[in-house]
Amino acid sequence: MANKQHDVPDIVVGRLPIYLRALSSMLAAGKQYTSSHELAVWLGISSTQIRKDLSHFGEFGKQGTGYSVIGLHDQLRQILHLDREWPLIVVGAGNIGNAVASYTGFARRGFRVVAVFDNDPVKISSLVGSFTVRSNSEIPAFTRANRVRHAMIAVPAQFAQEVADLLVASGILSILNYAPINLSVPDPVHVEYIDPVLHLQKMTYYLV
Amino acid sequence: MANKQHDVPDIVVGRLPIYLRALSSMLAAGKQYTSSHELAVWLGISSTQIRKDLSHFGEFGKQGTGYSVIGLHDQLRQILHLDREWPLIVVGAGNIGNAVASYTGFARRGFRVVAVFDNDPVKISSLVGSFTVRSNSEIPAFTRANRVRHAMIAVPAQFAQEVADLLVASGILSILNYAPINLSVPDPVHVEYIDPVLHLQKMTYYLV
DNA sequence: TAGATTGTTAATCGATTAACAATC
DNA sequence: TAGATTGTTAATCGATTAACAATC
Repeated sequence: MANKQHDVPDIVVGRLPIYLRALSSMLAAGKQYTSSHELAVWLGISSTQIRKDLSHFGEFGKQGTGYSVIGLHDQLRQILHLDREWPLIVVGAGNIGNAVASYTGFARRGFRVVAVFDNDPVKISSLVGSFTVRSNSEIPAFTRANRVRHAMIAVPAQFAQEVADLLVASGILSILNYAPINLSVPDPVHVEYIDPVLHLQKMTYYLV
Repeated sequence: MANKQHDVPDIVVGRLPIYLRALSSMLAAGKQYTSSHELAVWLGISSTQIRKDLSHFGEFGKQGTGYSVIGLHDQLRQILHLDREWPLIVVGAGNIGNAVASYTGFARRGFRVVAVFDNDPVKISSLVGSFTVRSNSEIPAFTRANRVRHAMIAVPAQFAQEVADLLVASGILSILNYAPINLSVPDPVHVEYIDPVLHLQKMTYYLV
């Protein structure tokens, strides 16, 4: 395998999970082999791009035959470090926090929600999904004790930065932020954003 | 204003809502003027990119002074057609459907959820947020009667494509898809995707 | 073998950035 | 005025694609 840390474009890394998702579907459908062309049609991109992307990490196919679905699937899981289950915490026990804490889509894709936190005394000790809501003040001890690296922020925008600071101080390295605001975090920490309104607004540009 | 439909790169259109969001924050903070540099620092991108992006649509700033926050804010709202309120329907009354139907973040950003649909007889007629769940079969008549152009899909992956087909047939032009699967839709219809797991998986690549 | 498909090189395409004249 | 900042051009950078030798 070509070396991983050396300079794979971020945009390429971002497509690997999409490939993995497609391969999982194929796997579930009982498909044994696929090709860059078939994947490309499935995803609506070019087959050259898929082959180029994969070439950053090694050679996974066979000329004339294509790729073993399970083989490529498992290689991508390894490359993305998804050959294990990562614990994940949720901060914020409102609507969004409730939804993500109850979301069954994490299982078998590498993640498991292990705790839900909130600062509101009314919510602390209440039940969200199958979790008893804990106080934010427990975050540092909890994440260290459980070696948690991933967190989702689902608090109102005005509290998101302070929560992010607390998460960073607690050793969290990956933050998925649902609050509609840009976060500033130190270098080793990664942040990704989910704001459905941005998507709706973008599409609205093309309407009439 | 330079013409809009002519060939503005999609990637530029996608950044306009981000600029709008930052300007809204500044507006809320009582700021009257800003500059491409200040916005750039705020968003972690380059000031040249902001000026270049805006130049596709016209000239909104003043040399030496920068931009009127409210002025640029309102221009972007017009460009994105957000100077009105767009009705929005939710298909799927599970966890995600519940969360988006109850999400207060749509108001004042251009959208309002007007109905929630589901196919499950157990859910139909139940209450989700302030909405009585309707049957999917009502979608075509409802969207036409209410001139709805936007929909969110929050059903399990295996039903997402058939729901998309129904939405397209009902005149929906913008689909925000929460199901972890690629949809195929005809040309005038736009689809955007939200899959939190893709973001988590991407960040996990950079972990150890 | 013949057909299919890979991995990779080189060319193309498009997006970002540096630099600066114009001007508030 | 002097300082600041715009809008835009040209250069650079990076990503995508076309083409093809290698080979299963």
